[in-house]
Amino acid sequence: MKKMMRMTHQREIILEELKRLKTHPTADELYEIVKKRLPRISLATVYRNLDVLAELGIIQRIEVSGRQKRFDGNPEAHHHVRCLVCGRVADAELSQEPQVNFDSVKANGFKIIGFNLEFEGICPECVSKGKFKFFNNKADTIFNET
Amino acid sequence: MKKMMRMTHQREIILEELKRLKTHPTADELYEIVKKRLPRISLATVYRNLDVLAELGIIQRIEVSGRQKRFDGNPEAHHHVRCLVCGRVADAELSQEPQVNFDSVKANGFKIIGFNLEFEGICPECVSKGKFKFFNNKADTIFNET
DNA sequence: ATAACTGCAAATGATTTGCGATCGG
DNA sequence: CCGATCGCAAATCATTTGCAGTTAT
Repeated sequence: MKKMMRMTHQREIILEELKRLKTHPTADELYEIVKKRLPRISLATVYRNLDVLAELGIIQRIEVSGRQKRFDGNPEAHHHVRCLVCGRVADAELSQEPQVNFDSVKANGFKIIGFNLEFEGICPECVSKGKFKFFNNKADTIFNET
Repeated sequence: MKKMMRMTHQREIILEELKRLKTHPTADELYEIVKKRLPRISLATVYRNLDVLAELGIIQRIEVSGRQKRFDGNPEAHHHVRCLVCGRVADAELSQEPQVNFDSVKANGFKIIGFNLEFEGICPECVSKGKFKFFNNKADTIFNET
């Protein structure tokens, strides 16, 4: 009893716009973009479609920290950088993949299946705005001197 | 004009309980624990205290994916494993740190400050329950055959 | 024909905030 | 004393869901 996916007009446009973007938008960012072509579309439809497309592996839900989920039109596994100031996410390419031997990881009895390498940085826009002073060692938080 | 932190009774207990735990609770999990000692404490107080303690680097807000934020009483940088089934987080120790040369990372103009290595797996409790069948390659999603 | 899908509105879940009362330094 | 912090309730933000009408196959 496998249910089948229909290629609705909404789904087609959502997929097309997500794939066009080099950035990795949140659901509501994509909603704003898609709304230009389909003014009557609802945000719930965007959420639902991102879900089914990610479930089928046509796109991917990016596993980064941050309150909002982000989506990537490229289903291939690859790494990302997240801007600590604005949350924007971009692709990060490593010249060589880090070798991690799962068997050597002591993980309190967890069965390890994979890992996720997420870079943290400042995006070009936020660097130029210079709206930050310094970071605590590992933080997602910006302190403004006052 | 730096404002100073007061060591209130609530803050003291929250910190004490978080540090006692080897696990990395969400704010509301910690709230339930703390409530046993301070029955009148409010969840908002737990959130506010976790914020100031993390801001000061006394504890850390764990940067893993997942809807709820988790906290670690150990402020030292280290890696974590996240259970793909229940979301539980534990420490992960690597016999040797992966070497990542930031300069070799092509990241669309982002200034790279650090990285975050998060392992994905199944915790002992969920393994023994066996409530899952298989995973898609990189997913946070569990498919149940029906 | 009919199950998958849609838009809308209301529901949920996590976290944050305004406020008047309280307390620590 | 007085500003940081508290408890409480309401507000906000992201995401999900119920439902009745619509559409792709």
